[in-house]
Amino acid sequence: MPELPEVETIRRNLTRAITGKRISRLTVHQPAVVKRQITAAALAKQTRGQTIGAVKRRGKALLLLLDSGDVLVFRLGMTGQMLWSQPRRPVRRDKHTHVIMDFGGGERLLFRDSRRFGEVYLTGRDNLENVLGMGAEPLLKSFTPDVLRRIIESSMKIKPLLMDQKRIAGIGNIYADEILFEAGIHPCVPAQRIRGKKIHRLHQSIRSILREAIACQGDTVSDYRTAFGESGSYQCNHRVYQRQGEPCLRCGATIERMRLGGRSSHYCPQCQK
DNA sequence: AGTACGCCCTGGCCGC
DNA sequence: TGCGGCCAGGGCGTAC
Repeated sequence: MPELPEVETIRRNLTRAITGKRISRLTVHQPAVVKRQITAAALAKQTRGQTIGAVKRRGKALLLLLDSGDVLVFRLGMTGQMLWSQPRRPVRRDKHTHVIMDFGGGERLLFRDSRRFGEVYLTGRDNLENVLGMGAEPLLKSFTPDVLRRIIESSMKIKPLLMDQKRIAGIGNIYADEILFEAGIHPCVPAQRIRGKKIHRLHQSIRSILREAIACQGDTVSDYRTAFGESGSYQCNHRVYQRQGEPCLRCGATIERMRLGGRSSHYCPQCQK
């Protein structure tokens, strides 16, 4: 499930692959993935002939900046993939391939998403932040412990708060669990009760876990692949996620699993208070 | 304001 | 072997 580290990996791949290249044609095979009052036909028309100025990321959203000033936004949902295809290593289109961007010379970028929770749309650059509506970008310098302190002034439980994209952008279920383990905080703790040194530890954990996962090229629990079709390896570094019933690597207690806000949460009852 | 829940969707897995 | 049922959950809408 692509969270910030997975999307960042794809962003880095695509920066190499498509920056400066021209979209000769964009084809939509599954119109349902095109969202936000733009039709598939309009999307195809308004991207045709455009050059990719830069590939950016905001939270879990992948952003292709076009010379026209428009931004092509991809959200990968649970199972979305962006796959780079070239004549030497072609990627075949299948029934889950919803959008194909052709760059000429047999180079193409495929958007695949078996569960179709993902989406694509086009928006003006000036309006981008409004449309995305996302909170703090956790790896930027501007994300300081003091910024985090203000964000967590809430009666919400810390885990759903960490996953709230309007507050902090890019953290999903897996990394929320791993971050809270690293920080020694129970997922159900009211956020506002985290104070002082614990805020610094949480801040540090958010950044170190996300950076570690980027260094692993992301987490391939199931469908995620890099743009070059490779698996990530962060799943080998899980300390709590999907380790229920196994011993805590820090204290040996048994890792537990609970439902929280409709999502599964994994934690060490001993280390996380 | 926060929380719970259903919905969208499909593949994988389990039990029978 | 096959099939129903359940699970995974990002993000959104709705109800409380």
